[in-house]
Amino acid sequence: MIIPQPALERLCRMRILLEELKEKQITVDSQELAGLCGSSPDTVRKDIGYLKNFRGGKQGYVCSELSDCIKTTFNLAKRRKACVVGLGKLGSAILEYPGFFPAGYELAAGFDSDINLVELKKSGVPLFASYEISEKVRQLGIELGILAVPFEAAQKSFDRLAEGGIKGVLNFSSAILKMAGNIYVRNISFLHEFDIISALSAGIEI
Amino acid sequence: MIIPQPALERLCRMRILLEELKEKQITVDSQELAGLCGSSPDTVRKDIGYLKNFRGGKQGYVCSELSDCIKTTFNLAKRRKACVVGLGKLGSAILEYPGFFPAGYELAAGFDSDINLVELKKSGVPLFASYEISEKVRQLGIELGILAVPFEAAQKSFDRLAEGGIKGVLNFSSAILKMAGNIYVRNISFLHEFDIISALSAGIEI
DNA sequence: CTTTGTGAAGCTCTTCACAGCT
DNA sequence: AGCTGTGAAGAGCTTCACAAAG
Repeated sequence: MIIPQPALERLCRMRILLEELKEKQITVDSQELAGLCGSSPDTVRKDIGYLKNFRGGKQGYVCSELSDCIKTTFNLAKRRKACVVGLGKLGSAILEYPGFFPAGYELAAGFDSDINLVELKKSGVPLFASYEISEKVRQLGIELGILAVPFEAAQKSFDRLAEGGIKGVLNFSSAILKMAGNIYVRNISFLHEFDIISALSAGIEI
Repeated sequence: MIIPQPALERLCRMRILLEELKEKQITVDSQELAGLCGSSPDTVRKDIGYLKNFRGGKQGYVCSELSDCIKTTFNLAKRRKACVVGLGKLGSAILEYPGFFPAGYELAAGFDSDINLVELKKSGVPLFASYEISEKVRQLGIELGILAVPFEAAQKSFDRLAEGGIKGVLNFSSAILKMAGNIYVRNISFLHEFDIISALSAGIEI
């Protein structure tokens, strides 16, 4: 399938919002969706147009149908296994986050280089030492990796995930990891986001 | 000042990387920067071109000078006060994150609607009940807000921050908040990022 | 003679505007 | 009538290619 990445991102957002919305109402039109998603009605319609086998009606779109269509189109219906690398403050918070399972993900492992931490820490998720990453990822069939390690450790951890055959990585370190092979990477840095907001609220930008 | 937002974002990233890089080397050329930032040498040069009063030399750019120039251009030199709203797992992790101060931010307050939590929780940061948000934001001169509350509470919390005169908001809830007045908003949702990676690693996209 | 700086070309995404359904 | 669907126009960003500078 082929679709512009911005459209894909907006549709994924839309799907999450639709999950909330469908509890409250049956249908939604492009204008209301635009309001919720922070885009324009035109963009909403074009985005939805990329979804094949889906048509709106006179009342707009049926929330549950649209949500399901996005889910199947983007292969979000199947439950995927994920792991967290780095069990500091952020990694631990992610590990305990209850929202993953309902959203279709399963945290199947946590890793840290500190062996004591791994042995002592209590968690509903099995914990391992970092040198076991590639082995466990392969063994458990983990598809997604969350990197919550310091800058220096990011590349090494990434390589281990890659060696285990990971499919996608969400990187919270300030290092910027690049796609390697077929591994998709999203880089998110808190400090980076802070800086952007600071700059924008200081009067920068077109 | 006027600059395309993608360029601004890349320059902010670049600045963070330069802080690491300047410990290791004096100068850096556009090609090396491109490698680190995940963009092209052309883009790096164009981006740097937006910074006025800055020129590269034969050896490329002086790391510390470039870093400083980005800092002053985007008003990142001044220390800014921030607050966290919502002290669950994620909010707590953010509250304890030691990286903010060195990066030029000061966490000046934490808020939660659970008054017991606010009174009992131990933290180096002063904690308050949520109904005090607008008062405290104004009183303490807080410029940036981090929303780590559930979907339902997001809009209400945002309104309170806005009432206190907040300048920018980093929103970790799955609700999408829109810019209101001069308040700049960045929406980050873990689940959203997960879905995007899932979709991309499932073979979607141009 | 290498590396930057920058107008121009090219490309991608968004907005427009109207035809087509219901 | 009202809302969607979509080619066409427009805007914005990136890449190109070469002039300029050290």
